[in-house]
Amino acid sequence: VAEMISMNDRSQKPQLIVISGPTGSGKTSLSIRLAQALNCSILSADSRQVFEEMRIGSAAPGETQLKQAHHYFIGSKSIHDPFNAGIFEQEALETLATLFKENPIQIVCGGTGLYIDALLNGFDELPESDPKIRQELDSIFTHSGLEALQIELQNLDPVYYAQVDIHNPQRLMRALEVIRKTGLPYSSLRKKKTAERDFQVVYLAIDLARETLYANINARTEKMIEQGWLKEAEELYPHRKLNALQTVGYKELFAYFDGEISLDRAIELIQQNTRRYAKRQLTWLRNKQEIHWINPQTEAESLIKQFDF
RNA sequence: GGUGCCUUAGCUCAGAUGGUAGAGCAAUGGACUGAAAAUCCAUGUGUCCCUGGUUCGAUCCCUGGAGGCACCA
Repeated sequence: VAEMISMNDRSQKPQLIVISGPTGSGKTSLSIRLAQALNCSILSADSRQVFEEMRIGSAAPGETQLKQAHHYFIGSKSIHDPFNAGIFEQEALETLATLFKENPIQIVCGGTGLYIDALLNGFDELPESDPKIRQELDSIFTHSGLEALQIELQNLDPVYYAQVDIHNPQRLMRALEVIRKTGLPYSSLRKKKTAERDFQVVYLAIDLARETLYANINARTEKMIEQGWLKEAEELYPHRKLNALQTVGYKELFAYFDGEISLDRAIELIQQNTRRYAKRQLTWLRNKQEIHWINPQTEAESLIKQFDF
């Protein structure tokens, strides 16, 4: 892997090193050590660590770690700000362009696969989500059910209807949202074209034994509670409806605050749901052929030594 | 020590007049283009505790044993 990075070095294009992997695999510390060795910044691709109010519960890098390397997109938004993969794509591209002027090698680190995809390959030219239309569709869903969405989509875009998972309300609603906004079938706008980027990519993901990963997750959950997660969650309780708080951990703690479950049970559920989340991340990453899986004990170390000067 | 009940999937348990078995949860696999820590889909072979017997055939009946629980001493 280190060879790939130095080989790419001869070309004119700047390089982006992507460090991904499931939650609890050690992305943060690896990216910091690599950033120190390369004297570059770290751009986070994490849909929850961006929010300043959710630092403990999203296991964002701590103050010490933030001092060790310059981070972007960590705690840089409020849970009340609009934020999604499209906004991330735009802002991340702008940030990177600036950073590359200082150093032609930079790091992206994060576990939100969709955000990384958006940054590396770009999205098609589709309209952003529209709160008003989404609200309309949401109310159709709650009042008339999934079937109503299916019928509408089948009428307006039979091509996409044949492709989508018609049991997934979010997919149906997004398609209908685009159709309502543009007046065109969603399928006609989905080109799935890969955008041209003026940087090269080395896509790495951390490969850990499942057993080790799960043990990390369980231990980290306990640690987060010790760090004051309950207090953080309590303050966010009034905003529990916000999208940012549809997040593993907070949901369970809110149920505990409501008296639905005990704290011990909440912690158990957080650990379980975090493990499931990690599993989903692995499914996402496994199908990316361009990924180089690295062993944190051996390859990662040699990678860092290579650039440590 | 005696009597009774129990022993089936990782866990809790169901079940078949004897024709080798099934639910919930857990777990695993998968999908993914502006909600993505979200959302959705799929997947159940396990010495039916061990041993010997009856039987064409036993996890189910009978013998003996082991472990658990309860009660009596």
